[in-house]
Amino acid sequence: MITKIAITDDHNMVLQGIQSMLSDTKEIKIVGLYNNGSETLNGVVKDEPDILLLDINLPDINGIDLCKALKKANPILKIIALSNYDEVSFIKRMLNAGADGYLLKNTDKLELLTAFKTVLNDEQYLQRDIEKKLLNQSIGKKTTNNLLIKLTRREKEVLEAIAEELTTQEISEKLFISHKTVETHRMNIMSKLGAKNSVGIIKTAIENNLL
Amino acid sequence: MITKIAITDDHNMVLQGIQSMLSDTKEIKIVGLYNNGSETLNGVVKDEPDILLLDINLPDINGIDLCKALKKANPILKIIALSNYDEVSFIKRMLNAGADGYLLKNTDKLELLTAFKTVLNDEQYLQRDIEKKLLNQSIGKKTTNNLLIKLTRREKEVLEAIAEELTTQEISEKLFISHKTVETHRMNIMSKLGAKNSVGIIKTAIENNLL
DNA sequence: TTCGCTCTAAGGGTATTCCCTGATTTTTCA
DNA sequence: TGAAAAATCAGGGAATACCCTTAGAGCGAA
Repeated sequence: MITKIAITDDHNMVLQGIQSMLSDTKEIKIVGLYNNGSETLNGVVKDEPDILLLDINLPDINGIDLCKALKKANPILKIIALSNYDEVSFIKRMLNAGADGYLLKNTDKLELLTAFKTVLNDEQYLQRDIEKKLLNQSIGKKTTNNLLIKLTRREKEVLEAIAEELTTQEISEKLFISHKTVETHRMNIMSKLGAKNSVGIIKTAIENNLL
Repeated sequence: MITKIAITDDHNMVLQGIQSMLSDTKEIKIVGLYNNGSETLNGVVKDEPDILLLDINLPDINGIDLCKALKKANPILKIIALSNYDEVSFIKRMLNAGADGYLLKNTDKLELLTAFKTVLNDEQYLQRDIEKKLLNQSIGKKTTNNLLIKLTRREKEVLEAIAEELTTQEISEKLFISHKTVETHRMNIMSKLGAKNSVGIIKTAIENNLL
């Protein structure tokens, strides 16, 4: 049985690279190559791949939303996220969005084939290094409180307002609450993010994609 | 005459992709493939490529420093920077560091060959889109004060200290200057970056790769 | 219904930032 | 070598951020 693969990446080099890796494997057939989100959405309907290798960083839409949309339209399609980044927050969100696997672009042919087998078997495939990272993180080994940063709805609103360079006073007016409340939220955010001041909040927030 | 090419990229897919693109071109010979900075530094001595395709985002060293080091050790070597990013600040810094060309990873075979020819001819090669961007920017079309942000050496030091979440007092102790001086620098940085406060400084600094 | 979390708010104090102005010295570079 | 840019420092005041503690109301889950 032949497995039909499609690939989405805005970098031709990567498309070419994967094609080349898989060219001498008989059980694999590449049925679609897409450069962006909209091509992918249309393409998978036409080409009916079994597995989609999906680069997360696309020009027209972010990987998380695209992954959700694809899975909604076609739950049978297996999606393996492809990324340069091994940030835990990112990975978690992709998996939550329905991705069946997560690979970094330093993958080799063997791992690619293993990943295909695994997801076709309805299991989740994570690159070795990534699995380790997720484990370490959930055990809480690292002092770098990498993730698990859970801000409440209100805290997120305050965070965004801080990022807009608003003062406490301005934020309180924007959210119709007391400036004292805003301060409390800011303090709690600082504490959750391990920041010493608002600068630290913004740094950590950006690093962890909270904005 | 055969042109000897070496490639540095930590993503095997990209290595494979470029190899595959160039495999049927007789005038090109790939003499080295490196995964990181140190391999590159050693490799180019041994393999003596004419041109190095250098990915900017490497695990062990940043592209700018590596480019400088390579050019210093071997000024004849042509270096074409390879990147996912088309941010003007980045490009400028790579070119300042001695790069002879700048390509995004969405490049195709034709452009790759054109780039080779151009740099071998002692000219600078920039990808079409990038050239446009640089032009637009220098004309000052965009209101987004995209770049031209020129911080002085000292301002950069202060900026970095701010990013470390230090207070003015702490920064002054670190740099052995008066806290008043630090404040002056901070004010000047705010003004240059168009920020309302330190949060804005950090945001803009991160956006513009000043950190 | 109790427990836990969130959101709200306040008091009161200290530390720091932000802003303006003005000035001297040092460095850079044309 | 002279002008421009950069780095240094200062005073003083208003605004804001930071910090700690306490506490009531509302809501959803155990």
